[in-house]
Amino acid sequence: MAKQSISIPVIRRLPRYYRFLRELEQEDVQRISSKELARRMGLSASQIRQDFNCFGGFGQQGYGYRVQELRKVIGEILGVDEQTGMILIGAGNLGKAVAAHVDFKKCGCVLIGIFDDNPLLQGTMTANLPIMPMETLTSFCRQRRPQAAVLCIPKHAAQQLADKLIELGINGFWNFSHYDLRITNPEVTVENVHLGDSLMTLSYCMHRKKEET
Amino acid sequence: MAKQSISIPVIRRLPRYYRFLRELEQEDVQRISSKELARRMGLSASQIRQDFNCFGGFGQQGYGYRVQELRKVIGEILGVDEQTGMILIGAGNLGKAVAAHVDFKKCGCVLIGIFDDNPLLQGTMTANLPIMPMETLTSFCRQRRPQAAVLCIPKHAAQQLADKLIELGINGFWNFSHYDLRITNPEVTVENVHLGDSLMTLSYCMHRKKEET
DNA sequence: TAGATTGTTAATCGATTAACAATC
DNA sequence: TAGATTGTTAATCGATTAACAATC
Repeated sequence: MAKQSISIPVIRRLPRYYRFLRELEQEDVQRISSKELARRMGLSASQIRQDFNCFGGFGQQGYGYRVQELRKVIGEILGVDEQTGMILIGAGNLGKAVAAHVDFKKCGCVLIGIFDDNPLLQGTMTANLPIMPMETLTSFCRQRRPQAAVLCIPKHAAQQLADKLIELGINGFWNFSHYDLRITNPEVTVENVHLGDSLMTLSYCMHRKKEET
Repeated sequence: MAKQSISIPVIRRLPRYYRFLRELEQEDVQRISSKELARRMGLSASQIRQDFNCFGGFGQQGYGYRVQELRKVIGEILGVDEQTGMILIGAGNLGKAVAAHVDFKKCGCVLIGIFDDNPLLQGTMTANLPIMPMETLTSFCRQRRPQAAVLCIPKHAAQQLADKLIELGINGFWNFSHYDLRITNPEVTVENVHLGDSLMTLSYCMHRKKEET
């Protein structure tokens, strides 16, 4: 479908387009022009048209874009209708919250297993799944073949576990540990989430503004 | 201190520099060259030198950068030694996890109050703080003057609450609701965290790679 | 047809990379 | 001094914006 490799900035904007289009759809908006969408999203109309045209033109000259159709196409590009099997490792505060709070389905994923090495947690339920002991990880992966893993573990454990999981067939990591995984295997995708970095950035920007005064 | 306005990409890289320098410090590394740091971080040496020079040169020709000194300077720029008062609204799964899991201190912030409108939660402790009823929010802000707010609330409530909080003197939002706040006030900083967007991006990149095969 | 808005090319802007003189 | 590595300028690259012909 794609003419050529899509640039990272464009890819990162896609989920946001998807969200806005879904909202428009819920508001029963049928069509939208790049100009109006730009106004709502705080982007330029030009950029929006450029972005959409990475995937082939599905607008209509003189009319704009059909909201529902466009939402579907972007959803397909993002793969929100897939069912990528995922496991989550580390069911502490954060792990549990991610399992319970994130809508995996909406993102084309299904959480099929949660693991933790704390015996006190094992057997308890989170997001409709029992927390399982780490010893069962290998056999679970061999049987169920999850494709991606959410890592909510301390940073010292992250790299080693990631290497092991790759051997077990995992090729995507959603990494919440305070550690940047470095994976050499080009087949493997890593999405690092650093909440601390995000908070620091907020903190920096706030001070910046105060000083300017 | 800054010569001119620092670009967003540079600012976003600062917390990551800080993390890596802290790790080097813990490994008792005294000095590091841009070349070696680049290798470790997966950046170019050129970029690192450019970035650091936004804030004035604190390297030493022929020698490199003193790890501890550089870490301190970047920490100061980021304001990690400040004590920005923050409140958290919405003590559900995610709110509690953020309160308990994120190291606010390390980011120059202090969490001083948690609020939720669910009576069942009120009074229970999270991150050493009692969860307080929303009715007390106004008086709390008037007394304690928090500067920023973490929003862990449903999207339909986000915009209205944000407006109210701005009136109460809040000028920074760390926003976890599935909604992009649009704030017109230029004094107010918003850092949107969209975990779903991040997961969708991972999902997209994984499929992309599989198709290429 | 006239008006609106896209798709697409060209121009601009900014960020990254390369190069090298300065200097420790 | 010679070697290493920065700070900084220039060159390149890529992303965003502007412009406009195509067309609904």
